[in-house]
Amino acid sequence: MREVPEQQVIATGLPAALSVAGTVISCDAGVTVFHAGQPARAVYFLVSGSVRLVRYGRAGEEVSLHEARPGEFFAEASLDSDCYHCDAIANESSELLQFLAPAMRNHLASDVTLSREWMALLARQLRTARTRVERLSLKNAAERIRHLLYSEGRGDRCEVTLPGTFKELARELGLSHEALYRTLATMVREGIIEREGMTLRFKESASRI
Amino acid sequence: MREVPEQQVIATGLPAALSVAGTVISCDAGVTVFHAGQPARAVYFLVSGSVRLVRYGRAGEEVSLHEARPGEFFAEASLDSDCYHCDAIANESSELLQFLAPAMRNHLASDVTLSREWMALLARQLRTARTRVERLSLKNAAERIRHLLYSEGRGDRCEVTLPGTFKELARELGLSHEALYRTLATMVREGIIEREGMTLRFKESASRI
DNA sequence: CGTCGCATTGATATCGCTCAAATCCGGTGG
DNA sequence: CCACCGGATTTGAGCGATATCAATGCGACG
Repeated sequence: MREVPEQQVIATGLPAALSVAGTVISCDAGVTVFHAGQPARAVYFLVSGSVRLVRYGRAGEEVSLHEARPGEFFAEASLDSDCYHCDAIANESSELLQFLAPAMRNHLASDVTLSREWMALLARQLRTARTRVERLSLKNAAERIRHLLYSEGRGDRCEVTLPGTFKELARELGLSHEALYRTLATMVREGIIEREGMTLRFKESASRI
Repeated sequence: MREVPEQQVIATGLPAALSVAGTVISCDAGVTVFHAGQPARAVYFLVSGSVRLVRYGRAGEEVSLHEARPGEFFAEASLDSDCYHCDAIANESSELLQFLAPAMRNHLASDVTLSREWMALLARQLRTARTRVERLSLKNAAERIRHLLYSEGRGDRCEVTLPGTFKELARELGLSHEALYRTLATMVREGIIEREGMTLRFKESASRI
């Protein structure tokens, strides 16, 4: 994890007011950006790569809380929290912008546009998280996949192209990867969905919820 | 759902700046405050009673997204959204404060203190939702109950007193109520937890995570 | 007192997890 | 160019946990 303070980066999705306030950080796959329990010093913006936020179950297994994608902030909720509540680990070689919490709070207090954007961002993340709660509350695998397509899909056939692997999707859906593969295969066999590589869609125009 | 515009209410947990800006609404058990798909006209603050936010599965069954408790806002995420994304239904006779979205946006733009409180509130809700995601990602019922105690419990024995019924808790945990009762009974029998009416706690001082 | 919904426990079926093994694919080194 | 390696993908078999259906008790409420 090496810091490159003077570099100038235009990052898509970054509020204009923040374009010069961040510290660029590059980190390799597997590097931990921060640990749960550490004082929450900064908020991060993912420029490129991918970072996962995880906690650990009693058996030591990872539980995925969130997968940050380029153009997203993460650890935003830590702005008014004493310490981080999860680990942040780079899935691949990634570039981050780091915004120290005190500076960020100042910006938010003085810039109305930024604070509006920030509230919108938090609200969006909140909706996303609640959608995921809803999905995980469904009892069976096929329903979770349907729900994924309905809530994330584009167009009337609810097309989704996976950003990662099927194993990652399985974790996101709270399933073992075997269960996911099997359920997908069954749904394709039954003519419910189509699959082309990493793209999924309904076979028929979506019969609503 | 009857509106009582002139009433003056001191509501605990409500930011001071909003204490005079809301419309008091009283509604009986079962009344729908808003429907999914309706234009998002307002944000609500629950003064007393309880309101659940739900969507509906394919079989028409309710899927609980959130249970608002007194002192909480709900539909906060709808401030920058065109329409509501779920139904809000009163579980019991409840009192709400309604804040129309345009007025709310004005307040947020002009009052830095309020906007800071609002961001903190969104961040808190976000953390809560992510904790719930984490909980639902656990594979078995006992782990989910442990997780609930660890993340919501008070004191070194992680004591939790349920705000609602065990059936509601079961929905919150993504379990059937039968599975919840059985798992609780087993955990009590095995000396892992204690149960006194609606209060749960670990038998031993919490062995961390 | 009757009814309704929660609480509780039993029986059974099913779904998804676990272990296992084979294949595929991209990358790496010779 | 090819052999090899690791991780993703895919399918099989068996088991265990949870859902589902069912029945009963119990307390609140009209």
